[in-house]
Parts: sequence; structure tokens; C-alpha cells
Amino acid sequence: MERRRRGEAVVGSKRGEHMGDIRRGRETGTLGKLMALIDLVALADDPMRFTDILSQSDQPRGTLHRQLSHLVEEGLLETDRDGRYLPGIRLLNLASRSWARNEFRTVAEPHLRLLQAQTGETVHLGVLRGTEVIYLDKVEGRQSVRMYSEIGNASPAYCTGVGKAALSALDDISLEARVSGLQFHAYTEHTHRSVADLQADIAAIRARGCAFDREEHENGICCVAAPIRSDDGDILAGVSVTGPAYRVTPEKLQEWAPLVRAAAAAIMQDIRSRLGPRR
Amino acid sequence: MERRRRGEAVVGSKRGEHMGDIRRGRETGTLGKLMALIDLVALADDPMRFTDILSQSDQPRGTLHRQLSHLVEEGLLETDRDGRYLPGIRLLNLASRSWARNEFRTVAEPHLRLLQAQTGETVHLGVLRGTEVIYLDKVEGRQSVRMYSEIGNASPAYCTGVGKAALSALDDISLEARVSGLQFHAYTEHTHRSVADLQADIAAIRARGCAFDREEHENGICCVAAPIRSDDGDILAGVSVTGPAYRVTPEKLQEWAPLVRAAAAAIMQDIRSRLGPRR
DNA sequence: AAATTCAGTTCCAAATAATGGAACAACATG
DNA sequence: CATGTTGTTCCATTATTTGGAACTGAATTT
Repeated sequence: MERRRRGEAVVGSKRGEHMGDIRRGRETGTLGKLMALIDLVALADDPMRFTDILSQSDQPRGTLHRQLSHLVEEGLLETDRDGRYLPGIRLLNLASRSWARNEFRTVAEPHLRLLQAQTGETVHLGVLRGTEVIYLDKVEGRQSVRMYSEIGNASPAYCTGVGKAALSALDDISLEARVSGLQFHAYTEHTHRSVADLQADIAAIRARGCAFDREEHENGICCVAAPIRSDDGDILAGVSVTGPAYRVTPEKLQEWAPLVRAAAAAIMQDIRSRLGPRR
Repeated sequence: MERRRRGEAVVGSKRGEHMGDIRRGRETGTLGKLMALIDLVALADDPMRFTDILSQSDQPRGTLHRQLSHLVEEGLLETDRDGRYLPGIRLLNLASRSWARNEFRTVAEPHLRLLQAQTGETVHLGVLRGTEVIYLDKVEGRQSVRMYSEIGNASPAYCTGVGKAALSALDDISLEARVSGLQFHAYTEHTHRSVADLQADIAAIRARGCAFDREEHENGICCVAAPIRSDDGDILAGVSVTGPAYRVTPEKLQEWAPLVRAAAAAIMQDIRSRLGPRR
């Protein structure tokens, strides 16, 4: 009668907390199963052999084979010379358009640049998606390392400045709904360990108007972030200034807080006028 | 069973003309139809309303509605506040992984940096896909503008240095197969107008070991590029040095040609040793 | 205010594509 | 050579997608 549920049992295992997604309920049929496969391959640390995928997706061999063939055919996956599966460059191509014309990002960009100029440190823009933050943009200073590696990246909301800031813009009920049942991974000794920890922090963030990340996600990295929210609650995001702990001292964080809040406010103002209210 | 490679007949030459819309959808069943929709939305210059999509995909209303719902559900598309469809950020997220762990790109990266340091101009790495080039990486000098906008971008092979270089690494038969029937769009007054033009250029490129682009794609932009090919022909790509015509004079192009060829050679060598022969 | 168009949504029998089991290659490995 | 491992193909069964039509709801016209 009921076919087995896709996704759930399959994808999550690898690295704890991916998929804070809120897509319980609706099924997307064939597409959902294929996306679960893409996720599986894309999230893996190495190219996957057919058998690896077979063991982690509970599809029968024949079915899986056809599914993968279709994905390869469409360029969403590729095979290396050993026949192992990798994410395909078609994804890159689709993403570049998604990025270049993202309205929110476009509107925010000048403010990110200003904030970068004011602080001299790296500025991030990220949107909340479920309980993860996806970085939409990044403006770096002089010592530019690699850019792309961060854009499009998903990180847990509970241990990043942008993520916590965005969460703080939710009302209590929505917040509770999102974070309850969250798995906390101890990235550093400062990472929040429980929902209670997180909620306490978020109360402080609300009072203060900005979030701090003092080496919660990565040792030696600190940031200040402020929440961005559209009036209709459609956009839930954050902007942050990030840098190495030795440069970004607690005093600096305090000093930058107003600037970051101002940037967030300016972005919200621009959203209001440029993107307009719901028509 | 000899499936045909997709892309060939499809590749739009221009931005505006979203390829044959519903390409031969049947190849990958449901997925193919959905991907055609994503393409449609991603290639459009503006968000599309339901009706816009309806008129350009020959699906019945009910079907289209469900398809779009599924795509939105999976985050591949999004709707703005007017209900119009846009590419979704999930694409960005998937792509960032695709990019960060792309073996070829990773291997090439240090050589791109070296070439950038040697010339001081922007260095590109692109792979050939059908008759388009997709840019995999970019290393810029001082006056860094925006990065992401180029990575993942697809451009016609016939009017870009990287594209022509990559094409030159094909044997005559494969080349003929790819470029015959190609539509030539006159981006500038120097853009090739016909297969014959292109083939003549490619003969020269083969003899010379590198390709020039003297304002063929964009006015005021010139480049030198060299082909990259793996022994098994699996990888077909190119590396280039690009800059504004006033800085990148014909003499400079000549001067850099050996450097670009050397970079390409070094990348090929690394591919040979690092990615190893077919196991 | 009623009528008409337009834009989007829902429904369900019929068409079609996906499924899953099993058999089949192709290649290592003991 | 026997045996296991990995990947591929086939096809009756079954589930999913399809497409036409009917419905909503909002804007525009009469």
C-alpha cells in the first residue's frame, strides 16, 4: 500500500544535522526521491560508488540504477573515471543564475560593501532555511582567500552569528517549532549544547539587537550579526562581520555592533521600498 | 543503446532564446520535464508568472501546476511575493559542494594562481560541455570585482578563448559533429560568423597551441587560452588569461602565450599523476 | 451590481512512467 | 575454477503523472 518514505531514513545519517528542512507532509513523488539521491552524493565527502549509494538509499538495484542514469543524463550528477558518482557541473550552472539574479542579495549588496569598508573584516549575508543558514554573499577585505567555498554553504543556525540572529527574529512559537528536537553538535567548547542554551542566547540577542559568535562554530573565529526580516516574514536572514579572534576582540565586537545593526536596518529599509509590499 | 549526449542540438547560442524549451523530454522521463522547467525559469531574465511558463512549456495547466509545486517544495524554484517563479537557493547550496570538491578544479587551482601572478590579469578555467563553456574557476588580480557571477556561467565555445581552445583539442570528426548546425550570434564585429570561420581559426589554434580571443565575445576584452585534455578525452577544457584590450595588447597576448601553454601542460601533467589513469 | 475575463487551483479517470525482482554480464579474488 | 563483488538489463506489476474540465477568486468591463 504505502511505499516506503523517502529521505528520512536515508539521507540524514552522514553528518548529523543536515536537513533542518520543514518539508514534512507534502511529498514530491519522483522528484523527491531523486533529490534525496543528489543530496546523498553532494553531501558525501568523496565520490560514491554505485554500491555505496545502494546501501544508503533503500532502493532496489534496478531502480537505483535507472535513477542515477537519469541524473547523470541531465548533468546533475557525473561519474568519474572509476564510475563513481559526483555532483555535476550543471548544478553550478543553474546556481550561477540563481545567485546573480537573487533580488534580496542584489538589494543587500551595497550595504555589505559599506559594512566591509567600515570594519575592514569579512562581511556575510545568509538566509535561514529550516534550521540552517545558507550563505548568499560574502565581501572580503584585502587578504582575500577563496570566495566560492563559502557562498551557498549551509551551516547550522544555532552556532553561527547569522543563524542565531535570524532565529531571534522569529516569534517564540515559530522558534520553538524550529529548534525543538534539534541535534547539537559540539563544534567547539563554546558551542551551545541544548535548546535551553540556545533560547537563553536568543533572548539576549533580542534584547541587544545583535548576535555574537565567540568561537562557537570554529575555533579562533568570532563574529557579530544582526537580523534581517521582511515585514511579511518572507525573508529571514542575517548580516555579519567575521574575523579571527586575535583581531576581532570582544571590544571590537561591541564597537561594530551598531554598524552591523545599521546595515541590517538599511537592508530592511531597502527591501521595503525596492521589493515593495505584497501586491 | 548509445544514448545521445544532451546539449548538442540544444545549446542556445544567445541569452534570450531559451533553447528548444521542451527538448526531447522523454529521455529522462519525469526528471527531464522538470529540468526543462528549471532551465526555463533559470534562463529567463525576470521572474516568470505561472501563465508565462504555461505559454512556453506545452504542458496542460493542471500538470504544470503540480510540477511547479513540486519544484518549489524541493527548493529548486522559489516564488516571490507576487507568486512569480525564480530559481531557488537550494541550487546554490548544491552547487557549492559540486564546486568545492570538483577534482579537476582542485588540481588546476595552484596553476591558475601561478598564471595569475605571472601575468597580473584574470585567469579563467572552463570546461567544454556540448558547444558551451562552463567556467569552473577564476582567479583575479587586485581590482577584484565580483566573482561568483562568472563561475558557473555558460558561454558559447565559438567566441571564447577557453571554448575555442577546448574545441581545438577535439579530432576533426568530433569537432565537426559538435559545431555543425551551430547558430552563430554576432556578439561583436569580430565574432565568427560561420562554421568555416571557426574551423579555420581552430586549425590555426592547433598549429599554434593556443587560442586568441580579440574582442570576439565582448568588445574591449581580449584573451589567450590553451587547451587542456586528459589522456582518455574525458576532460576537455581550457585555461585563459583575460583582460581589457587597452592593457592586453596583441604583444602581450604573444608574450603570455607560452605561459598559458605551460600552465595547461602543467595541469595536464597533474591530472595524469593525481587523478591517475583509468583503473 | 452583474457579467466577463483573467490567473491560478483542485479533482479524478486514463495514460504512462517508475518499480522491484530476478537474471545477466564482467571482473576481481581466493 | 569456483565465488563474490559490482554494475546492467529486462519486464510484468503498480504507483505516479497526466490532462481535461470544473472551480475559485480577483480584477475589469458593461
